[in-house]
Amino acid sequence: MTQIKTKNSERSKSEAKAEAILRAGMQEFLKHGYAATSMDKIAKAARVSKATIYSHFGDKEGLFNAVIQDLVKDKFQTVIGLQTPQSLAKDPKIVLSEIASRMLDNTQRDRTFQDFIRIIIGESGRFPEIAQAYVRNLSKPGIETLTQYFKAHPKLKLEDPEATVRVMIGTLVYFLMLQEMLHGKDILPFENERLVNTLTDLITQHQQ
Amino acid sequence: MTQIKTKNSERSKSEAKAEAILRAGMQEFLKHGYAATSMDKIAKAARVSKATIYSHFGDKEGLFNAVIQDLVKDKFQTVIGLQTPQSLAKDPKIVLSEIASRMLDNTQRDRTFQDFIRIIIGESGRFPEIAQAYVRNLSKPGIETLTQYFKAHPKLKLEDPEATVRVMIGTLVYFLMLQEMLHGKDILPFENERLVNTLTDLITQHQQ
DNA sequence: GTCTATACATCGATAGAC
DNA sequence: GTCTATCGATGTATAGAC
Repeated sequence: MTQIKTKNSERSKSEAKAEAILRAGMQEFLKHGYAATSMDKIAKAARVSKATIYSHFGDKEGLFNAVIQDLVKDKFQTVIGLQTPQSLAKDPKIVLSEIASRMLDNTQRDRTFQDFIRIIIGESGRFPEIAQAYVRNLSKPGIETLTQYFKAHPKLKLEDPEATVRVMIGTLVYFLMLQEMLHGKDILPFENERLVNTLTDLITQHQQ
Repeated sequence: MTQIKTKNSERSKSEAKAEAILRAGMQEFLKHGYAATSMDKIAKAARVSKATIYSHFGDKEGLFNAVIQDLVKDKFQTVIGLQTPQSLAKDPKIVLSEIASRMLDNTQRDRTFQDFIRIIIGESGRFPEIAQAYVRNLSKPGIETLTQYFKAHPKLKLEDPEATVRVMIGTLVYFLMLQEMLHGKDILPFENERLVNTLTDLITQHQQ
């Protein structure tokens, strides 16, 4: 009984350390990338010793994988949460505009998410399994959800719904990448609304 | 006279070393990223001593900047070269299909270019000036050239040519990123032709 | 200008005490 | 389970000979 208590107590403390390590690792990896992040800095930020990190996550790659998988899970909840069952009665022009504008605004405000995308792409050569986890858990559900909406909507009359979804998402992602992540907005300024209007016009012009 | 000769001769040898360093640095940085690349490996690959690298490029960041600027210049020539003055008589549906298909095919074959994009994005947080050089010398001319074509073409009747260009390029870049660089083609297979057809249909459906 | 040799810091990872 | 202390390798950068 006391032994169990002790064990549970110790496990709790151990899990608390593991969580602190994950949080610290997230912070450091997102800011500096994989190679430029040291285990010493993570240990310091998490207020644990390096040996504790190694006992929990094996090695640096193990921790990195755990951190990224954690982030992917977290963002997956966001994507799933955004599956607001869109009313099929509403004008799709308005629905699409709202979805696009919200995606643009949210990403522009969320620097952490930009860092996350940066590291997924930047490390996709050396960590292909991480890139694929991203595709499987974020890109795929996102594309499939929007495709379902496109298919279900009678007014849109799209010949190839999934291809159209790829046009829409691609337009938005590229815009965010160029303007925000690559700091292009000072060189090639462009208003969200102009892009959103043109995009929704192109997709909905066949209507009725 | 002999002194000048000697000087020229030495300068030539020096420039040859500098070029070898640039080539080796390009190879290593593209393959392993900035932080994971060591000056020792570059020196070995270039068959020079580390001291020679430092005397030419100052420090690691200096070499990295030189390497990337070199690549940007090189790709700039490619972008400029692709400005085939498209015949305005040709059916824009065909012209756009050709441009899109060629961009997809060329990038899918060119792994070095994919590595280049990966490093531009991956290091855009720590090297914003490199990202901006990319935008200024590659993205901007690309968008402007295609926008000129869209504006000049009477049949297209586009309300916002530049926004439409961003839709087109965004669609293609995102597709390449998801399928090739993030290794998504095994998870979400999709044919080039389907994307190109949908994209050109969307852009040209207002025709005449 | 280019080399060899080396200074000095920091890296990932582990041994051993508790 | 967690710590301190440390190992060996490797990193950037430079001094000094030629």
